[in-house]
This record gives sequence, structure tokens and C-alpha cells, in this order.
Amino acid sequence: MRLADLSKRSGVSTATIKYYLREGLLPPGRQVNATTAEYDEGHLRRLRLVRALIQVGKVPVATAREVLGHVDDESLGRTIRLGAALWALPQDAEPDEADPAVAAARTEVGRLLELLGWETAREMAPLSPVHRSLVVAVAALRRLDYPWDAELMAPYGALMMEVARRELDFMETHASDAEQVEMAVASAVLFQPVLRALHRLAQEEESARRYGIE
Amino acid sequence: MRLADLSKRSGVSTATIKYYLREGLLPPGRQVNATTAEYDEGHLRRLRLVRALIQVGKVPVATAREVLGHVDDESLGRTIRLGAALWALPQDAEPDEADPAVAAARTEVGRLLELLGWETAREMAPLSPVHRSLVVAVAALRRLDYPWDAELMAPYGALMMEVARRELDFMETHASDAEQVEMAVASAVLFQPVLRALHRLAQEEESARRYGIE
DNA sequence: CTCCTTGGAGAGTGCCGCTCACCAACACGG
DNA sequence: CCGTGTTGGTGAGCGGCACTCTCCAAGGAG
Repeated sequence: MRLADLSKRSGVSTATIKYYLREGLLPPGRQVNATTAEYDEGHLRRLRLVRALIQVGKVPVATAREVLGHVDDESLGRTIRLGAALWALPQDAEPDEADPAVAAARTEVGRLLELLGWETAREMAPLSPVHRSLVVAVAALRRLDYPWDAELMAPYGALMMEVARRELDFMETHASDAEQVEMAVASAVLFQPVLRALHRLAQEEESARRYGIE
Repeated sequence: MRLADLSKRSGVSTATIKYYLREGLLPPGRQVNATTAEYDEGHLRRLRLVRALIQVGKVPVATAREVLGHVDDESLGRTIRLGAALWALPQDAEPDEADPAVAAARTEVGRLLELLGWETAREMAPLSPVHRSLVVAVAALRRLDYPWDAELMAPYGALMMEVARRELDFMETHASDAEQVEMAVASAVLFQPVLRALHRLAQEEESARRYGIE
């Protein structure tokens, strides 16, 4: 398969594919000679993943490169690889440590993890970027005077744990570590729009049920 | 309160506040004379909401303006107002109707709503932008060969309904329609990062529990 | 009276995800 | 073996967006 074929089968323009190659999102093809390179099904698969991350998941190109780098790092075990890939994903702003809402949010998130019994998450908390973006989001809610507290949030955490369990069950039906990590990244990113849409549909549905369509 | 005070109390630069005023995200202050305008607590509250939408929720400025327009539209009843605001929120790309994955996704989403018994959502389906972005996201998952089907997704839908019920219960503790709609919008947008973070933390936690830290 | 601040508005900035234009080296059909 | 078209590679350009800068004349504060 050459570049033009890759483009046809993926629906991505050759210019964009070249850009992804340049940015290191897509590994180079097998160079046949100075003007020809061969791509295989693996490239097509990776290209579709890249597109999904960027277009549906809105992941910045630089972040996608980093995440995919971890996915491909065969020197790591599965858990570390998964962790590294997930850690590379968030691109939220740094919390403003001077803001009292941030400090309060941090405390409350700590209590939440305790309530949920998420020991690994608690140990990793000071370093984890995921933890950090949780703090930022909670701080934003608090600034809007939403009485957010750990007890209120614990059920959501439990629900997300339920979601994660289903995903890992499903991942286990797949063969290689790389495939599993790839799948975990795809779920982390692509289930987001799905959950968001279901969430909003549920809001509308429940609102219509409670109050009718006035 | 003048512009500079509004800036100090919100932590948003005067230049940015002026920009929001120009873009219609913030209603103008009470004009005292040609060079002075007075802002009140309502402006501060709105400004915080705008910031949360844009910075944490990553909602584009143009979209935020539209959403807030619906929140403020007192000619509408609560359900319609909520629906209008939520409909204005998504900013996903249009589905490519020529793509067979999109057609398959549409069918599958229809079956999902049937399984969940979400009648209002089914009636609104052809028009709803939220429904549309669900189709886009599901199509992306299908293209990656994830065997997504309605039965697999139904539990997620049920979980999101549970989340929505909690939110509406909480909303009911608040007074005016406008406040309730504002709160619904804030949840729709700000719970997203919270859920995302909890989801990823749960993934890491469960992975560590199952496989240890190799 | 003097200096500072105000609201308003246009133009500029920086980033980002492409997209275009151009290149010499080659592939391939006839 | 020739002519046309395609290849990988690269620099520059584009359009959108969220600000941010700069300037202005009109007031306000001490």
C-alpha cells in the first residue's frame, strides 16, 4: 500500500498524512527507494486511531504523539504502559495554587478517594496529572457555589469504576499488551463523547419526564 | 463595582472582560455616564460561569453566547429552556452520511434508546444535536473495530440516567427557573471533566488491582 | 487643574491543525 | 526508452480562535 492508497482507504488527505508522518504520529513506511514507501494494515489502523483521537477526542497533536509513544514502548509492562499513556493524555491548565477554591478542592478530592477506597490513586495523587485535572474541575464547581463534597461525588466515582471494570473485561479479550493499551487509550478518549451525549440525553429525558414539555 | 473591581474579584483581566462584553457573553453594566458603568454580584456570578464554560468546559465563545442566550430567555418554560440551552452546547463535526459506519451507528443508537426506554430522546432524535454527536462518536468507535452494540452500551446509558436524576434532584433545591437552567448547563459542561478524571483514575486503579504494578 | 481611569473599538498576537506549493528522484504504461 | 505522473520531503501559508495591545476622548478623584 502506498501513501495514496492509505489516503483512499482512510479518507484522510495525503497532505494530512504527510503532516502526521512529519509530526511522528504515524511511523514511516518501509522505504522501498528514494521515492516509494510501503504501508501496511498496521499503518491504516494507527491512522484511524490518530484521527479518532484528534477529531473525536479533540486531543492536541503534540499530546497524541506523546500518548502513542507510550503505547508503542515495548520496554514497559502493561500497567506502567497504560499508566504512562493515560498520564500523557490530559491537557488541562495548571491549578492556581493561590486560589482557596483549589486548596479546598484538593482536600475534598482526597476525601473522595478515601471514601472510594482507591488506594493506588491516593498514592499517586501528588504526581498524577489526572488527579490534577480533577482538582481543577472541582475547584471550578466550587467557585460557582455548587456545594460539591466527597459524599455527593462518591456515587459518581463508583459508577466510573463500574465503567472501567467493563472496559478492562472487554480489553482482556484481546491479545497483545500493545493492543490492550491502545484499546484503553481509545476508550479513555472516545467513551468521553459517548458518555457526554448519553448524559445530556438523560438530562433532557428526565427533565421531560418530571416537568413535561411546558 | 466597576470594571477594575470586577476584574480583581474574578481574577479575569480587564481586557478579557471587555472582550466578553463585546462578544455578548456578559451583559453590559448599568451605565452611569459616558466613562463609568456599575456591575453587580450578578455580573460577577455570570463572569465566573462564563470562565468555567470556556476554560474548564472548553466551550467555544460563540457557543457560550448562544447557550447563555437561552438561559436568559424568560419567555420560555423550564423544560424548553433547558432543552434549548443543551441543544446549543455541542460543537461536534457533522457526520459524514456517505460513511457506512455512520449509518450503522445511527441504527445502533436507535436500538439503544429503545432498550433504555428513552421515549422523548427517540422522538427528538432526527433533530437533536446531542443525538447527532452520539452517532458521530459511536461511528468513530465502530471504525476502530470496537464491537459496539446497543446491549453493551445500555448499562452506560442507565448509569448516565442515574447521574442525571441526582443532578435534577439537586437542581430542585434551587429557586428560579433561570438558576435551575444555569445549574443544568454548568453540570452538563463541568461534570464532564470530573467524570473524565474519575473514569481515568478508575481505569488506572482497576488495572493496578488486576495486574499489579509490573 | 492635573493625572488617572473609564468604556469602547480596531488591529495585532500566538497557537494550532492542517493545506499548499514546489522539489528532485523515481515508477510505469505504452 | 520516453513522457507523464507520483513519491517522500520540506518550507511557507492559511483560517480560526481566544485573547491582548493600543489608542482614544470623556470623565472622575484628589
